[in-house]
Amino acid sequence: MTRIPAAERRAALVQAALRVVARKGVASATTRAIVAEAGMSLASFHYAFESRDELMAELVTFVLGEQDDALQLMLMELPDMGSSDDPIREAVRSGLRSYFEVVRRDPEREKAMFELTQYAMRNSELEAVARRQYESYYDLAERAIAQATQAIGVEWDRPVREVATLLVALTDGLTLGWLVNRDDEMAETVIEFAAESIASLLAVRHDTEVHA
Amino acid sequence: MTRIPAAERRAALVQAALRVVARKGVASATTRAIVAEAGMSLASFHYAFESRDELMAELVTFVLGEQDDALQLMLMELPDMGSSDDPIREAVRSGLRSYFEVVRRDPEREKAMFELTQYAMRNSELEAVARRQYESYYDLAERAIAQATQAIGVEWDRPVREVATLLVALTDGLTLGWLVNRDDEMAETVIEFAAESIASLLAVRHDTEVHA
DNA sequence: GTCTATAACCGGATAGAC
DNA sequence: GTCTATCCGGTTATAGAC
Repeated sequence: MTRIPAAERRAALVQAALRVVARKGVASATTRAIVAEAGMSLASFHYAFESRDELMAELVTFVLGEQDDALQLMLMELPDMGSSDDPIREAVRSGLRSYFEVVRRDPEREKAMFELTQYAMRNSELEAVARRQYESYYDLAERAIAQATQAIGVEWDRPVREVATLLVALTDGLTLGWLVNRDDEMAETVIEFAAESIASLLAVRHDTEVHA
Repeated sequence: MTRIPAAERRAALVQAALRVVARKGVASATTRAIVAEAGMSLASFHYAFESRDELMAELVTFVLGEQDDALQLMLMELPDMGSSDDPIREAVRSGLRSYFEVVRRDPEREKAMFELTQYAMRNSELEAVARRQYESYYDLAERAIAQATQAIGVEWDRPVREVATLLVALTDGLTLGWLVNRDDEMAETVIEFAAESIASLLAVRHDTEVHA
């Protein structure tokens, strides 16, 4: 119909693809389903993308960027922990609860993230994308932790990157378990446990010198 | 060719299916690929199974049983922790290391487990199978924990089932992360952290009364 | 550039000979 | 019971009209 710039068309297709993947899974996200969702013809797809795999690769890249944005928002909304007597534990708990709220609000989308990882792991050309996906998770976690630590004024026992990988492992376990069982109480237990365990990685030495 | 009892044929197909799924992923485990792996004709498949989904459901049941057997073996081989000064931590660490060795030895198979869960979660008729899969994980973890606790003679702070769900969440995170990154050191960090954190859930009261 | 039509292929499932 | 041959729907990708 109307003439649309290629980049715009690609973006529209990627977003349509994400909706389809979330709703029906990677296996059902056929080119036909995607163009139907985007309101385009099949030929437009192959005009914008070389192949389905090319779109899938771009899809993964896209969702990573989106997740990054979501984290920025979350970090800004975190309440002030200054008053608590175990501020890091509070901060981790609060951060995980915010994360979990996102999962609860859109479980299909979170399912899609796991599926995309596994799809990438089965495709040698996309394997690097899976790794990049996790690097991005670790970066995200690292930034969140660094910010919380800095705001509160404490130090870690070990490299922040290490704490970040632990946090990612915990959120993966939390998310996967909840997606299967949909048990909110169980999730809260995991969050509580994670907060406690991560907080215990703090070095003892606080540097809470209020003035000098 | 030769006449084979239906049950035997089903079993052969299930095992062939597992090999194909591990090697090429759920999406590539077509009926044709499976019968080729089993050395059968396509029609034999539909003689033994109503549909592909019926086989997938049985496949999940099968791998769960196998995992159960593997755990039994693992529990018997665990070294004696009596001498350590933090025996539960030692036990969790040792158990997780054994588990991780299994993952390392056959990563494709472990990938297959995750894929099967997600396949089941996308199919309303198989959704119960995914839930059953996780129930089986929790049961497995619960039994392992109960046995270790009993052997050592300590008590938990909270229901054993709850500790089990935490352990499963941690192993899921550990496994998924390693499958993507193949970073053994990172895995060891997670194991160490899990051992420490789980051990901290012990109630203080040991009942190490040697005689009475 | 965008469309319709179609090529070329692969999937699960079945018919019917033996 | 087990096979080969085939149906049929759905897939990616492309040709060619406009």
